[in-house]
Amino acid sequence: MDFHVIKTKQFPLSDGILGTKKQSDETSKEQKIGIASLPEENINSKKKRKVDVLDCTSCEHVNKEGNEEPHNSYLYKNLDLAFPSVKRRSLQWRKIIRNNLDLDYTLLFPCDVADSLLQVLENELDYFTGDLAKIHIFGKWLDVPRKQVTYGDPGLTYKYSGIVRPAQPWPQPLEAVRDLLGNVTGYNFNFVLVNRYKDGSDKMGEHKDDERDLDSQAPIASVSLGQARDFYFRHQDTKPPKKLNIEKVLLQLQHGSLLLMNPPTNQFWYHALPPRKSAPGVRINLTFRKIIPH
DNA sequence: AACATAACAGTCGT
DNA sequence: TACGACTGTTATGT
Repeated sequence: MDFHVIKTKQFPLSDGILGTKKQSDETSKEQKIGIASLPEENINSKKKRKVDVLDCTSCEHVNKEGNEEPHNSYLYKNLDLAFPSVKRRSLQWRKIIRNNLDLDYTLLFPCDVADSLLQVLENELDYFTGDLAKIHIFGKWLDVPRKQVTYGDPGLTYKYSGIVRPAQPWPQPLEAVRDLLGNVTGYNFNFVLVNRYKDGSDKMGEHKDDERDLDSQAPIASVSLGQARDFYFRHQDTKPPKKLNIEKVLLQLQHGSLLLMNPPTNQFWYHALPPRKSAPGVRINLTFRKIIPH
């Protein structure tokens, strides 16, 4: 069996490009704020990687044991061993503060770990079909322009925009990510919404995660895997008829990144993942939430 | 009972 | 031309 897939570097791990864009008017000019390279702790250096990430040595070890385990079991073992090392890394956080917006962004996973996690999720996850793949909005039932599935603690549901998404039992790799996020953030998430964007034509429209059954004290933790995609926040009062001139906040969500949307961001700001025809790859996004049981 | 809308279609500008 | 930014839905649920 060929285990080399774990070493595949499909997606480069690079800095996020953050910036803001002026509200559309005659002076509209894009103003980009480059984010400096991550300092000293160069996560792309091979030396650091040996420390942080399980490499081929352990692959071969498992192989030579004559272990006939299926491919995915092998990947699971790597993630279990790799995650504690992620926890120990000193993460470089970027804080983004605006009027009632509060974000934290970091590159959580080394590239190899992010690649493995993406592969495991691609192999393991089944997405909703039928009614659960539709959304009710402006009086119409429409297919969501992406794939979705939700997991969480038994009995939990997530309601938004007139639909109900039931928690499926936690798959092992998402449990592992949930526990890692508990360590990194200090919050115990009990639910995750998975969105899969097959390419740059898949998208998500503007909305606020301001549902009543979300714990208003907890952030929403968004993990991005695969194709980097543009993402933006837009203040609610920039919409007609108010049209206040508050700048958008633009981000590029990188492979292996974690974005924390802290309160009260989702009370005041919409966010969206616009289509990007030039972004060909698959992206999987995990938004971990804390839902108040009812 | 105001109010918001995780979607699309249409317009306009580049 | 195609893409991206922006506007207006529309009938239902809260």
